[in-house]
Amino acid sequence: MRNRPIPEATVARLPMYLRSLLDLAEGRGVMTVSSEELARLAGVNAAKVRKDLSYLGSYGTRGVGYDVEYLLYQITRELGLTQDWPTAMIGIGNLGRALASYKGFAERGFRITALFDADDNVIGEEVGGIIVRHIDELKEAVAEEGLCIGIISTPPSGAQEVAEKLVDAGIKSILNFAPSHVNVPPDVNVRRVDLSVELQILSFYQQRTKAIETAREANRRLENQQTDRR
Amino acid sequence: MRNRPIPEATVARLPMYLRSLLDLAEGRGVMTVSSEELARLAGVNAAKVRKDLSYLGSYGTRGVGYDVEYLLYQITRELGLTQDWPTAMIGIGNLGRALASYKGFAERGFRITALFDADDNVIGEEVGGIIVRHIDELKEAVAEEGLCIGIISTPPSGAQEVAEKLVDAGIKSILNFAPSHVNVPPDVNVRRVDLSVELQILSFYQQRTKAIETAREANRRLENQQTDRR
DNA sequence: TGCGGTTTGTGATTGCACTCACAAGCCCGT
DNA sequence: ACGGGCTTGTGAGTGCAATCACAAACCGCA
Repeated sequence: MRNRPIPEATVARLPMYLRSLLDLAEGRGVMTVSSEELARLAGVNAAKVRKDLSYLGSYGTRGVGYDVEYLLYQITRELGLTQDWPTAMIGIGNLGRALASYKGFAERGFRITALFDADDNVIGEEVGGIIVRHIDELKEAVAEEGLCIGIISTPPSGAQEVAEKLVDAGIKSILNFAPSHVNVPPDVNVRRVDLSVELQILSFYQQRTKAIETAREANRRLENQQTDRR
Repeated sequence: MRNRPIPEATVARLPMYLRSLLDLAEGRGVMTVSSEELARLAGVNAAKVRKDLSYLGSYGTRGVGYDVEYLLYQITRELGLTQDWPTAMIGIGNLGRALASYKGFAERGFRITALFDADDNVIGEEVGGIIVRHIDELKEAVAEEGLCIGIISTPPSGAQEVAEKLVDAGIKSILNFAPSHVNVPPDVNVRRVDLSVELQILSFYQQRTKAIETAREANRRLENQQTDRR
């Protein structure tokens, strides 16, 4: 099991286990955790937890559980979070500003160390302690400062162009907050976070349950009518 | 096909098609679109597009493609976006403020119509044209104003409590931006957006490709040594 | 040392989603 | 009216992920 490639689905869950483990570690005294409890905390089922963790290696002890600290370290290492990945953000509008000063990133070890924009009115401004530079300085900055990850927080119309500039600068990992699809070479990894897509999905299910309720109600009324007639 | 339940994976892609179609519709003159082109725009493959759309019904014309306007309407309707879903946001901190004034929501038909917080310093403040109220007024507001969706943008420690209050107030759809898992009854739909989880996943793959490169380089050096010896 | 209770690690099974490949069906030009 | 060229819609096949279920292994205690 240990040497097989880790399934994508598992990788996507590792951060959740990591968070749950951090919570446990903070509450002092918790030395070990069972797959059952970790599952409850992370909101998945226990078998999945065990299988996921088994891809990393046999880090548990039968009859006891997993050592919190040790597991914490292993997941951190596996996710590549033992080193830090200097991150650039491009597009310092409303959303970009909020993200740049979002504490959640820093807490989880991601330092946004460079900000870029194309708008001269924004360039030179200081956001979260960092000066915004012109996008044309991107390539040079990547080379000099070892930037590894790019965050796109421009409006959708500019996303593709920015993505190309990031690729050109040598960046292989991109997080795209703009609600549009960007095309990149196959060796570049893009992940998209679309804030309103999630709302739209909620809307779908909300509508469906409402439709079901309405149908039930109609049914009930119909049945009542029939009962009345008899 | 038409009457089968729509697979979750398909529902999750409908918003992407919707966006691509909107782009096409804006560029005037585009009347029809093939699955091939829609696939390119949305960044998926054509067979998937056709299968996805076939779940909604036979809205295409063989030899021609899909009528943009008609398809647009059908997807909008299917996603429940023909009506609007008044949305409440709880937790008006850094992130909450940015989200509350994020134009992307409004552009896609989601109006955030009520803001709540627990901090007296924030209550009464106006954010994006809306007065922040105390969380205790939530239940009443939901009943009176027909709020359907709740967005949690508190720190992780407060998320569970807020979720319970939303459930208690009768809300069935929750979007959770706090990086923590919340427990709710099975008839409530929670979706989580964790901004840093995506970065962690990128980190994993970035590390892996870096490891592979390093290994290749080591190999190359080894091979060179062997060649030298001969 | 041996036993009972507990929890992991993992083969086996099931189910879901993606992909392929092609028949069915449409349009247009002749 | 009809044939050629496209494009959809969908059964069939494939692969991945989730779940089940149980043997293996560990701890503590007598």
